Amino acid sequence: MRTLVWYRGKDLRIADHAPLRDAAAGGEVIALFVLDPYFFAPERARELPHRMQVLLDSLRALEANLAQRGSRLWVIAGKSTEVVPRLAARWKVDRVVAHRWVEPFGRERDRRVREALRVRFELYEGETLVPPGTLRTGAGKPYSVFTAFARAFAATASELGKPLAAPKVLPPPPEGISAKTVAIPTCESLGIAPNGNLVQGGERAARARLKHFLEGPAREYDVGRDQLDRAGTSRLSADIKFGTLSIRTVWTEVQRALGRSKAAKSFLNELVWREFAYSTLWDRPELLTKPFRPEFEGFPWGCDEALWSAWVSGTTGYPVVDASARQLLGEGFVHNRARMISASFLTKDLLIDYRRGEAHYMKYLADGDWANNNAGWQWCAGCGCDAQPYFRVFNPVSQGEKFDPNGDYVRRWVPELARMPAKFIHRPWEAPDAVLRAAGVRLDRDYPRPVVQHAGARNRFLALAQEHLAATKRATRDDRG
DNA sequence: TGGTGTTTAGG
DNA sequence: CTAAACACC
Repeated sequence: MRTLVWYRGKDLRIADHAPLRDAAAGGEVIALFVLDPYFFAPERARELPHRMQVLLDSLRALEANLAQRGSRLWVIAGKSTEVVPRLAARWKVDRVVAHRWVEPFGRERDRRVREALRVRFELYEGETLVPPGTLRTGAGKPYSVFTAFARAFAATASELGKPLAAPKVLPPPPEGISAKTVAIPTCESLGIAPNGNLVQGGERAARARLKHFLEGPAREYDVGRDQLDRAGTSRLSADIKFGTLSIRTVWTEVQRALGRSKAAKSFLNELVWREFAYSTLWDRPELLTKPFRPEFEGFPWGCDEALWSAWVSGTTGYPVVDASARQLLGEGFVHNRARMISASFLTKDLLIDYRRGEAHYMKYLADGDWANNNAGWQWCAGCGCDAQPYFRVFNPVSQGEKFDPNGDYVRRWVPELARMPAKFIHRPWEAPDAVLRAAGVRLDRDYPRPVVQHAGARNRFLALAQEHLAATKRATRDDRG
């Protein structure tokens, strides 16, 4: 039996990779990655610099890992809907295997490839802990409340099974097959300046991060995860995104290391949120462009370009918001608490459509994941599935003081405020002149005053939202009646 | 996994 | 006077 193992960018590993394991157990293995020239063109790559860098790292690591075990990664340029069927026929494979890609783009691609293939196409579960679409309410409908979903999930989570070990050896590439391959691009060849602040891609680096997390931050995750000024989170998001760690590996390793502790529960709960996001998007692919809650359609978002560019560049005058924006650009990563603060500020204080923020995050996040990112933004904007209520508006000052009490997070990303004392670092505009002078900060010149006044912006949002939501509710009621 | 203005218990 | 409790957005 000859199997084509089709790698597609969200399962870039050899450990706990059931398609690869089964292919090797069944005979000949051809591992393939299709490099679409459209996505890997310099002008496209520059639009996604961080994710591209981590992806290329991970691809090269995969190539090396396969080679080291006697196999080979075939990297072929073209459209996968054309390349996979063509090579499957030319190489006379008996079947094509891959991990199911749950998000809409991958689903559509798989549908088209399946249509064009003349051989079996087997999709394996594994992108999520529980296959999307399997958890249903008593009425047989998708869950719309997280806690209910989580309860149903807990009832099945014991059946996850152990992650598969990485194969020590793999069958050599079959003889007599050939194709025009291409080299895996580098940042340089795509015209991206490599960024040393990004996480290192590839399975080995991912394992090291997992180990580090388990030995340190994971043990007090429940108390450390919200703190902006310390490394209390896992930093595994890009590894999970690219599949350099299988989600099952993360789940079982955390459980193994921490058992049923509060810390473990708190972290695993975050993974359940990810399950919820994937599951919800599976049932409602249109969520990538539309709010989950219909009453938010047509919401009167504003379009102040000056406010938008202040938010993007990290010059809103609210230090914790600005630190968050700059962390995104600098590191391709943002602390989860900072993501929430930023999203709340963009949508509620600046009244800008959450979809603009979502797209900006997808552009610069190394861990950018359609399901998670969309769910997170919709949650913050108040329009998502089991989202926070619209009237919950974060106060950027009190959030800063609560979760970055010494201001170290701000100091790291907003260096012009580095010498501000903790007492005023989250509200420099209130600092006495002497304090500002001592810190070397001239308002408006070194650091801006707030682009909006939070109290006023909050009231404006609440009034607008209240009016819009009431109006749409009236409209749907009239519609029905 | 909030914030704010107001009321109330307690010093 | 402060802080907890509460109602409302």
